[in-house]
Amino acid sequence: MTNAGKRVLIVDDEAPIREMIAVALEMAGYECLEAENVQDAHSLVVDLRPDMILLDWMLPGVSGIEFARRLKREEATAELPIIMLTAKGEEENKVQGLESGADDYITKPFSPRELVARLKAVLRRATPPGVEETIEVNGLILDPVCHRVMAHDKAVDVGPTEYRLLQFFMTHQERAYSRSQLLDQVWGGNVYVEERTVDVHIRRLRKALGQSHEQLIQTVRGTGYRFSTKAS
Amino acid sequence: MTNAGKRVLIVDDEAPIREMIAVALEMAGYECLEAENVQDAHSLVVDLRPDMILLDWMLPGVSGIEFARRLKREEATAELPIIMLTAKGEEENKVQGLESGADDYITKPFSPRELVARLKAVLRRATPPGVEETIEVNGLILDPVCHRVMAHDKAVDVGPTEYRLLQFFMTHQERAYSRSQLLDQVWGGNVYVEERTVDVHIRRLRKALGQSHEQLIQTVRGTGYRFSTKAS
DNA sequence: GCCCCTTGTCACATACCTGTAACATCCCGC
DNA sequence: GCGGGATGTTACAGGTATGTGACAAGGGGC
Repeated sequence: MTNAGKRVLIVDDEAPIREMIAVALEMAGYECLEAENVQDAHSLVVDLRPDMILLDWMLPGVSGIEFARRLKREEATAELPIIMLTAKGEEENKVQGLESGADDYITKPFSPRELVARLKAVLRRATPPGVEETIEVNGLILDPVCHRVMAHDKAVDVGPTEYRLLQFFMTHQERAYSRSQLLDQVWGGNVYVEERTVDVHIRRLRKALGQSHEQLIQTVRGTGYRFSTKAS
Repeated sequence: MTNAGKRVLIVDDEAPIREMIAVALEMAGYECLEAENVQDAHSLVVDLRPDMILLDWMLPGVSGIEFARRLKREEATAELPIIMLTAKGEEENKVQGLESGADDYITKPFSPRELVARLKAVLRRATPPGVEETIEVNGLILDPVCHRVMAHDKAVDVGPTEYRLLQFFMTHQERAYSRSQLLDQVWGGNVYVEERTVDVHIRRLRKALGQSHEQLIQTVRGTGYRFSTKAS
């Protein structure tokens, strides 16, 4: 896979733990960066542009969760995958952690194998080919850099979920996806919502796209949905 | 979906809990088996081949985790998905649980909805996607990935049943099938419908294919139908 | 604390699919 | 050509899948 050679930033205030993780990841072919606080971490993110972050929940000064929120808020780093590290007994915060924008979370102590497995999974999900490319279909433009959608040069106002949904569709055109697959791909595997929720977001997306483009999102009855330029 | 009708084995020593889970799963369309200890569970696994197991961590005698390890060691059951049930406060065992081969774990108490959602997710991951090659015959293309039929580059609009019927025919060309064989293969063995219903769907499929391709589906008088490129 | 936006879910409306029956047509042996 | 069984064709009633609008909860900005 293309996973090898990816840069992973490890943020934890305890040096031995960082070290242990770094060793495990390097054995798995990753390149590691380390930071013991949020300030250093931020510099490294800006300067060295890691491909993902392992972020300890408990950090001196600014907490991990706050840092995660900050990263998700900023354009340039919003797409950076984050795995939260939480100590035993903090699991009640799981939901909060995931909602702060983390793509996964893992509880200490964890096995190196589990860590690597999750990291792979998150990287796989987070790396659609050409994330930075703007995609254009029939006058509908999705610009990941500006995080914005245009239909015939007019800005389209879509919510965050609809944006991700559209991005997924535009990077995976023509293929039919079930509601469950969409939940996996767009919502992330760790979230449990009703399948019908997909319908609602499809509806919101179609509405936002307007008459000119809503037919790009086709219903595949009995199966799910498809993004296609060809008429159904 | 194809999730319905899957058999789930519930292993827990407390009858009320088993019952509660069973009710929740049955409402979601699953078939439930129950066992209160590892011995019974093992027999059921061997005899009735469930599609997945909900396994309590704490069991009298052989513990759940040992049972999981055993199942994963044996050839015949290694692929069987397992979800571990753990009581709150046992969370430190999560890693151990996952390493023993469980595909997910869930902490009691849990909501029925979460249970069903996780179960679905695990089953989904465990179900290998079928062959997804597109088949082309005389300009008629069936593309399972896009879930779509094209005749000379024009999309053909077919309902779900006609789609399955066509897919069956295209993967089993040149051979004649009786109505009851088609009902078995396309509708699934356990349905009770009139044989003449096949005729109606054949008719719908032919109509959808249009003049250019309807002759691919040939009537074998006194027997049934056949998909063939050769004129009859 | 208050307000706005987003989100997931529900309830209801609608569109579509399905199986069946009824009738039409075809095919074959006689 | 006739009769009868087999198949083609159409219509329709009921069920299921999807579309749609509304709502309440929750988070973040102020």
